[in-house]
Amino acid sequence: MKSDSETKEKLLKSAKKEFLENGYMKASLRKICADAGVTTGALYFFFEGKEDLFAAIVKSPLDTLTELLKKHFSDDVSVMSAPGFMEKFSIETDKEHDSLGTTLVHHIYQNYDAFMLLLTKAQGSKFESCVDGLVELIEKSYKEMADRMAAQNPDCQVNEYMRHWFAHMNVDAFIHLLTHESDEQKAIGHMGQIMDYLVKGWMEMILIQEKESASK
Amino acid sequence: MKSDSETKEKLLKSAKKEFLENGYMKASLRKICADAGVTTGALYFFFEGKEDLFAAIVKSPLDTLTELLKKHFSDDVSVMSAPGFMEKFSIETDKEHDSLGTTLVHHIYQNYDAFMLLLTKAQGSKFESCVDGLVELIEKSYKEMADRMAAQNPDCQVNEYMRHWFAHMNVDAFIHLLTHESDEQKAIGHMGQIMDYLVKGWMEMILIQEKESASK
Amino acid sequence: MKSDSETKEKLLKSAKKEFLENGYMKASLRKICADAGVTTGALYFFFEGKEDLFAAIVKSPLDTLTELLKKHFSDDVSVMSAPGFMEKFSIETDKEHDSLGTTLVHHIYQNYDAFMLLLTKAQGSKFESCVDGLVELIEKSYKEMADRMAAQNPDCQVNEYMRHWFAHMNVDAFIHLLTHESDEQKAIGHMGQIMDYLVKGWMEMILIQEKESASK
Amino acid sequence: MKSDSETKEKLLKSAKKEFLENGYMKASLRKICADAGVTTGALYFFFEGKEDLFAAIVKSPLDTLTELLKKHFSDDVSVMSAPGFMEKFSIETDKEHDSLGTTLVHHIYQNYDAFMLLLTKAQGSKFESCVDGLVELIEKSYKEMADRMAAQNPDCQVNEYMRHWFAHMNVDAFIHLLTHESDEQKAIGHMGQIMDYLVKGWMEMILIQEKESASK
DNA sequence: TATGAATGAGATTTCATTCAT
DNA sequence: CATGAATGAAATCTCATTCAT
Repeated sequence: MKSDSETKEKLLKSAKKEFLENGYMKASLRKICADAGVTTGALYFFFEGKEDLFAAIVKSPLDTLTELLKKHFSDDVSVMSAPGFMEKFSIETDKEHDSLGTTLVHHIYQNYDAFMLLLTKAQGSKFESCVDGLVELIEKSYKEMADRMAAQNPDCQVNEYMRHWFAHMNVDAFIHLLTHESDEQKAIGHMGQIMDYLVKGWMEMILIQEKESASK
Repeated sequence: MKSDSETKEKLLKSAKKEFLENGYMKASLRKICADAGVTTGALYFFFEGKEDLFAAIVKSPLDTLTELLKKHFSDDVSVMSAPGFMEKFSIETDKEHDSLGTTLVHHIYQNYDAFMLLLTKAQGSKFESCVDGLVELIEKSYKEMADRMAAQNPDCQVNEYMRHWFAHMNVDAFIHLLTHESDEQKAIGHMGQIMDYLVKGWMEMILIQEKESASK
Repeated sequence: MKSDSETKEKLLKSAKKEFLENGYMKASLRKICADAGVTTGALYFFFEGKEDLFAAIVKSPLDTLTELLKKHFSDDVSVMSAPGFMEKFSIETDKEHDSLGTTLVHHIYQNYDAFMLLLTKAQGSKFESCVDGLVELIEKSYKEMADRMAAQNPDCQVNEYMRHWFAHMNVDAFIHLLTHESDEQKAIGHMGQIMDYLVKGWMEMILIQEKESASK
Repeated sequence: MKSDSETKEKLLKSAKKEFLENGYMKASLRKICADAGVTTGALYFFFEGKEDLFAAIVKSPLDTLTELLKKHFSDDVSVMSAPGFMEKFSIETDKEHDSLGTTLVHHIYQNYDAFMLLLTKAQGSKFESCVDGLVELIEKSYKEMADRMAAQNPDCQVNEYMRHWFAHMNVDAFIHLLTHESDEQKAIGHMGQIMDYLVKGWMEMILIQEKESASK
């Protein structure tokens, strides 16, 4: 019910613009206030400072993304590590997978500005390493997946570096999407292709490792 | 020996440290000078300003990388688009490819700090979009490759978005390497795996497209 | 009363002093702020920078002077180019002339500091050639006057150089007044003498030209 | 016999250029040295500093001008205060007068740059009030002239302010010449006209004063 | 003669932040 | 709620000058 004061709204809007144009560091609170038609004092009534203003834009979308991601990957883990998955993957599972990927992309495009800021304009703010956080999150799921698969196929191992890199690529894929494709529908299409490639890569990597291990 | 004044050397060293720690924008010339044990005036004797100081560290390594990259990919283009490549790829050609990839990685690790700055700490400087430059360079090669392959197999096409993404991933791979693996030998190993994955992905993507086209 | 903040007033006062003592270029904003008892930041709240601070002191007086000058000379032009003026000049017209000259001198002395700055201390600021502007303004009137008189007495011509010089002298007369006579009443007296001399010189110059032309 | 080192010569030439372009204050010794192709150290071998470098350009021409001026006006004084001058002035005396005025103008145009600097670009240097010095010099002559004439015609007085103004105008005439007429021959022509006007004004001013005194 | 490195003090400007009202 | 004035610290940069070599 917080009546979301008009001033606060204007401030947030101007802030988005300024942060997007100049990045966190170069952004000037003065300009934001001027653009919003209020004084600096007003800004400090609603926000604690520059950092807090930035957070007000990006925190909630990021938290939601984190939740979504956790869910998405915990699903993936159960699916991909299900007995017999490796023989038949990319058949029925794809639907489930895609639908969740779509949810992620959808969330990101619903909060386009926020994620743009978060993923490409946060240098200097306390969110500057939020990418790392996401990567870590994903990597954790990857690790679990790998562990479960290894439990079934003992020769199946992915080295740590590659695992981390895959996680990174996963996040980078979102960033790339955001910065290169403004249309959500097309974005979902691209993401599908990319995820296919990633999943296949992941599988093959494991198989190769297997073969390598086998040939020793 | 008067060619490389001791002071200039100290200045460059301190600058590297400060830029690495705080990034281009937040870096303070005062601190750099203080750390080097000279006055700010001294800095301005050797460099034209902050931008020039940064450039003094990163420009030459970047230029060399660009050259190396051009050569590397022009080789790749001729190899990969050679008749019959798709049937037998990843056999003898790999050696050639690896050796050049090694050269790239070697160059990057020889100038570790410079590339760290360039690829992750340049925001605010005129090098802030050097990543885009590299991506573009690589993409150009990718396009040529794709065109040549398309000339041989008319159904073979990669959509523009994926091509750009592959180029980006290629650069991101270097960045990831730099930020996560400080040992050059291991880095070369990782890079080999990644490049394999990338090349395979590239090929499959084309084959898939072919199949898709065929099924229409 | 909040229209003219005390601090701003103090700043302007200190600025006047500093600019007068050291001229625009040598003047130090630091000293101005120190003298006004505020920090440099305060100055930048009220003014955009050094140039703007200077302008805040001199612009409005200069603009007014320009208006006054235009009016003064447009009156002069109509009077001096009236039929029969040359035979009876310096009789009743002088009053009109003097009264306006008085207005000019009055305006200048009302803004003593501003004109002092403008005419003798503006080197380095964007007002540094304001003297030229005034000369040009006056010269334009002179030219019109000369043209009208020439229309009545076809042989009547003043060469360009002398016309420009007269205009310059006119402005120089004001500068000289300002720098050498601080008492406005006395200044008005001096100005009367000088203007008489200038008008007479102007007339004679024309008569001489006439004679010269006649003797050809 | 001082072999006038080539370096010194180059330095002076570059200094003239820089001072003319930017004025004393804005002029940069660094730029002067760079333009001359030497280092700052060299400059400090030949000159004591910025002030001394400027003086090296302007001092000697100024001293000579002072001498010339003294002579010119001491001649004028004797001529103009000769018994019966006022009845017959502007006849034979004109020749004498013109010849000396020509000498002055010639000297100034022979040292065009130096006087340009001295009269219009010296703000900030110790020569910044050299104009006042010249005015004072001339005024002294004027005063003597006026005194001598007053001795002959007791009613003949020029008030102090006007005397000073005339002196100023005299110098201003030179400045104006320098800044508006680069051709010496034409300059001499202009100067003739101006001096005629000045002398006539001077005489008439005295006559008016006489009349004014008489009418009391 | 001249170099080239270095000084050190000063310049203007920017900015997030605070606080009395 | 919001203003608007003011802070204070830091930023980059410029310059005449000095001095060991």
